[in-house]
Amino acid sequence: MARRKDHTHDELKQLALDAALNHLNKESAQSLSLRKIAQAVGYSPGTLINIFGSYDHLLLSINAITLDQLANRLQQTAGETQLSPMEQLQAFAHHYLEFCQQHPYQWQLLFEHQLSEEETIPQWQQQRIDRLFAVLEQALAVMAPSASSQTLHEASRTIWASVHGICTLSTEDKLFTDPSLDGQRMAQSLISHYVGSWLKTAESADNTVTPNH
Amino acid sequence: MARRKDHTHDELKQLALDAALNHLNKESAQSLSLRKIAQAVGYSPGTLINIFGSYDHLLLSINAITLDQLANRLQQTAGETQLSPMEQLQAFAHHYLEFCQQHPYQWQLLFEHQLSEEETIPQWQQQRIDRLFAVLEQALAVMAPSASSQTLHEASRTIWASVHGICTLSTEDKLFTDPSLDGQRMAQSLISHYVGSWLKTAESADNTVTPNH
DNA sequence: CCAATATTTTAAACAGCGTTCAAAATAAAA
DNA sequence: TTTTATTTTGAACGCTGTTTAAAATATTGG
Repeated sequence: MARRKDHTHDELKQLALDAALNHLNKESAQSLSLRKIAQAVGYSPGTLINIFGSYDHLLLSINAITLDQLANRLQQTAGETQLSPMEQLQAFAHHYLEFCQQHPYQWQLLFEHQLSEEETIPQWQQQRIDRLFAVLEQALAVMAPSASSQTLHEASRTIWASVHGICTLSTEDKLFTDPSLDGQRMAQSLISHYVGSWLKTAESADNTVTPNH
Repeated sequence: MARRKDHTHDELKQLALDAALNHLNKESAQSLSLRKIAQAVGYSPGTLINIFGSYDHLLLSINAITLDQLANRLQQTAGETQLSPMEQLQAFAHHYLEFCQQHPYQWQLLFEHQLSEEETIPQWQQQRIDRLFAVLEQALAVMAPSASSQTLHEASRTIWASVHGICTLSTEDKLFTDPSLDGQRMAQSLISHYVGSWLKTAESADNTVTPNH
């Protein structure tokens, strides 16, 4: 048996990813399986493995799409020139949180998925991640022109890790069963306070020494 | 076959949890399985299911232990009265990050594990979580005596979610492949800046309106 | 145009998973 | 001692990702 003319490999790849994303719009990644995707697109599991290499690589392709969707959202707000750098940071956090609330299962997969057996992260994936942080660092750089690149690097990661944590806990309903807590408000509070205070030290030669209270 | 006198149910429960924790000291939760635990303790998988109810409940018991270990660490630093409230918060973050770095797989399980089929979180687990946040809120309350409980509630969650995010990304090696980034430094920076700035507004009647930059 | 070759697809098998269940073995009760 | 109750487990079930050999179609060579 072979060479059903139905679809090219690229078409089939897209079909499989669409089917998987469609599933993740409704249910968690734990209930997703290679066999379900295969049945959804009308091909055998083995065919999908031939194309993607493994189920893990299929999930990795989904994460690539997710990263692109995130990057598109953020780069879109980066283009809104009427926003101040601080408003840009707030907008970044807002859209990031919005995305993870709109696509919780897809977003969770991006961080739950552990690539097996010390397989290192693909460079194309790392490029997408770097692209995300670049827009952040640029907004910070505008606010603190004299800050060192190392300082900007660290601050952008700290901010993003914090926003990410708010997304994590508000999405997973872990720790937060309290409905009165608003992730968006928390993120706004976090950024305005942290960045506001950070700015006062960032323009110095070295901001790694934080005020002692 | 029945009633091997070898161990009581409680003993066997402890044996299984010890075996699981032992595994998590070396490998991730994904490579852990009910059958492996069963083989490690010399009983059948069915016996463990009889005792714990399901594999999911076994994992939940592990998470309970983890929460207790975390609470013990934090409550230990809460007792060090020579520390200022700010130093206490820093110490909390420090020990939390230290724990997640020392026991990454055990810590990851605590948040990766999704309890199945809308099964709600056990109340004894929620109590442990509340206990964790209580010490945080108290430190904040000392710093901002006139802050409302709602304000303290929100701030403690915001701080913790942020520290948690730093732990997540630094543990998973996701987003951060850069070894120059120090999670501890990031956490200290986050807390000193955020709390420092938050204090200036917390004593007002309402701190939800954040400074606009 | 047909035969030989290469390529692609898949059914079947494999090893693993959590879970169920009836049978077996022991403890407790009559 | 016989009966009853309890506890343990091997075997089976349905699921998972993956491998592989055979089958079916393209492509190529003569």
